[in-house]
Amino acid sequence: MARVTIRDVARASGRSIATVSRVLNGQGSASAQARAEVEAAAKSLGFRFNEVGRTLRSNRSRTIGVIVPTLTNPVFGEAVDGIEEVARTRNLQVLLSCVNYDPLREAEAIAMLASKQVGGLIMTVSDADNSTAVAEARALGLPFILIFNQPSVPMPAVGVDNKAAGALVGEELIAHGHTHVAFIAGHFAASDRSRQRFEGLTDTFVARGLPAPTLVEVDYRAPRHGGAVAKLLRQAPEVTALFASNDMLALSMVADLRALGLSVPADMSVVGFDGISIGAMTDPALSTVVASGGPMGRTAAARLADALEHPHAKALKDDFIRLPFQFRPGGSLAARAADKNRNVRSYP
Amino acid sequence: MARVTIRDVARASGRSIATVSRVLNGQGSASAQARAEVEAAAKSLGFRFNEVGRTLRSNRSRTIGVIVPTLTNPVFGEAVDGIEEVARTRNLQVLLSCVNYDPLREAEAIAMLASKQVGGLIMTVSDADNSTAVAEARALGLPFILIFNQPSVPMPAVGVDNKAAGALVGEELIAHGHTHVAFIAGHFAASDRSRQRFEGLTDTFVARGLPAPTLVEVDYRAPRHGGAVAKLLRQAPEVTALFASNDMLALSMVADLRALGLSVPADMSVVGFDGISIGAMTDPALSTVVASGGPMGRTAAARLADALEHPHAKALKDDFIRLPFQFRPGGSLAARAADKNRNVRSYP
DNA sequence: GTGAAAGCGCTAACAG
DNA sequence: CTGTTAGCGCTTTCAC
Repeated sequence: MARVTIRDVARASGRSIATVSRVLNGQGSASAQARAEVEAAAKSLGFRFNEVGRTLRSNRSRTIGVIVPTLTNPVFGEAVDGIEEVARTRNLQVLLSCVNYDPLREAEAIAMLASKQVGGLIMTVSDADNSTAVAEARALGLPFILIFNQPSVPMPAVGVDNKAAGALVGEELIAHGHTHVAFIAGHFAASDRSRQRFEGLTDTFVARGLPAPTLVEVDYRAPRHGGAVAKLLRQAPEVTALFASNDMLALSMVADLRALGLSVPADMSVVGFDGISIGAMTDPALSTVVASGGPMGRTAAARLADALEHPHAKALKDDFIRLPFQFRPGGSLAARAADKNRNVRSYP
Repeated sequence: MARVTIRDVARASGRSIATVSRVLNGQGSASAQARAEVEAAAKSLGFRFNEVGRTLRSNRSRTIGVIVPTLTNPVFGEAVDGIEEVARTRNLQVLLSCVNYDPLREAEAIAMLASKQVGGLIMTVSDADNSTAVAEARALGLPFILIFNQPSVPMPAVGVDNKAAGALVGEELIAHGHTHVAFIAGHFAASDRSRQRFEGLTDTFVARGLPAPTLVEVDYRAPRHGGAVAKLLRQAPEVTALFASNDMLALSMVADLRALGLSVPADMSVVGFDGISIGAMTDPALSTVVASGGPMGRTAAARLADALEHPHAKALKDDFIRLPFQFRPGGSLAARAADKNRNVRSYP
């Protein structure tokens, strides 16, 4: 119960603390015999390094901080799972903070994590270009890498080209005959990537001479958005398809539409973003852009781990690692019917 | 960039390190003037305690370890979100480990977390009654509290009465006319609670003189289980309802059935467990038992935080905190039709 | 009320 | 190859 320290191992093996440290760290030199004796003693005593002492002394901890908005949305769960996966193989631990899309809490989290001496940070912030959190990480000299975010100023980040992905959705929508669509999102202040997707979508529509998509901002923390949907149907009855800025939101749109008596895709098409696994299980299966959290998390973690191992040589590059994305067809996007607005118009 | 230490504050305020420590910790006595000067200096220098030094010295860290199987299943994401939420108000940080339902990794995780000097543990293990992880936590004298698990030996845990919940599902199934049902689960070795739910279900059926439910164990790590479903339909065509041990599995069952040309609930009813929010958005909405992760996480975290604050007085009680659960009706469970097996029998 | 001093467990020069 | 030494940043007696 009282933890065994390096000192105990030294005593038990009849060696000095320094020798034990060297042997157990595999650094510096030690005779084969010393090595054997120390290892035997350590094993028999069940010795494990106290990482706190180690960190304090060496000023490098085997811990990384991870900041995400929430784990309620599986896309972030997948990302953290991915981070964890490679962290484990790199002998790193994850100190987690969920900040609920709140920039204030992002900054607080950084301060907390820094005080615990994390070696680096993997985070998703609300708005990378104007992030206090990013500024703070920089000020503290803490290596960091963003996931999901796509900053316009160069900084370490891994994600997809959100604008291009939004544009791709635009193409798909248009290819299915939709000329009047709406983009559903949380507040842009809480999600830069959401805004980028909207820009891509809009560019495509405008380039084709089609009307710019309607923007509908909803409370991203609410589970359902029936009111917003009803309002949209009333104010823009010509809309035949919705592009939601993430799959969770898309799924809730489908449910909200159903609750209003509309069916997807017969009365309204819906496209999501992220490619969470559940989206492939629903009926209709969610048409979406696959830009999964797992790969982002794994890539970012590997990158950060590299940087931590070679503190000088391999600093994190200020560049955006562009992961591929792809459109995953599903049943929620269908061709617009000629009389598509029938139901919409009759909605009270 | 070079972090400011307590020593810097001492120098700047013309006081000793000891005084600074007392003032900033609000412990011991200090004159009003000393207090003011130290606080001013600390603020102007932007001082923050180095938690590592603090932990090493005082041997109590403001960090708790959290071990969950995965964050891919939103029920655990909700739990961790909940833990995070109260951890934040209690000034605690979360060191996370995802162990993918692997008891070996559970034990490894504990060792890792212990070496980082976490003050306590919140975890979900595969099998609480035979858990190396639990034994290890005990051996290390590390306060812990389980979530989701329902151990039969008294130990700190918070969850629902799984057997009673399983029995409730049995009642619902029977009330809907289902006499032949199957229970779908990952391997029981990976989930004690899953086994308990099955026991409750079975007890209810047997008590009513109905045939014991068929047990179908699937690979819980696979996203889909079409093969297992097809096999079940072939071997037990009389089955008219499935009870899946968690919502994710239930959702995949619905999708798998659909892929096989069967519809839910017309051809087969499906009931889940957990009450993840997505289950309420699908069509049909998932009939399930609401036993959410959020409340479990929050309750466990509050409990552990209390224990950490009063290390002696308020040790964690070896008891099971029973949270309420409830059946949430949805469209996936319907009355068994007279000719219910029609489609099933015609399945190739 | 306040400061000096002794470490917590460990690493990293530095001698030998 | 190996031991001694000096701390990392902080808390906590213990004197004054």
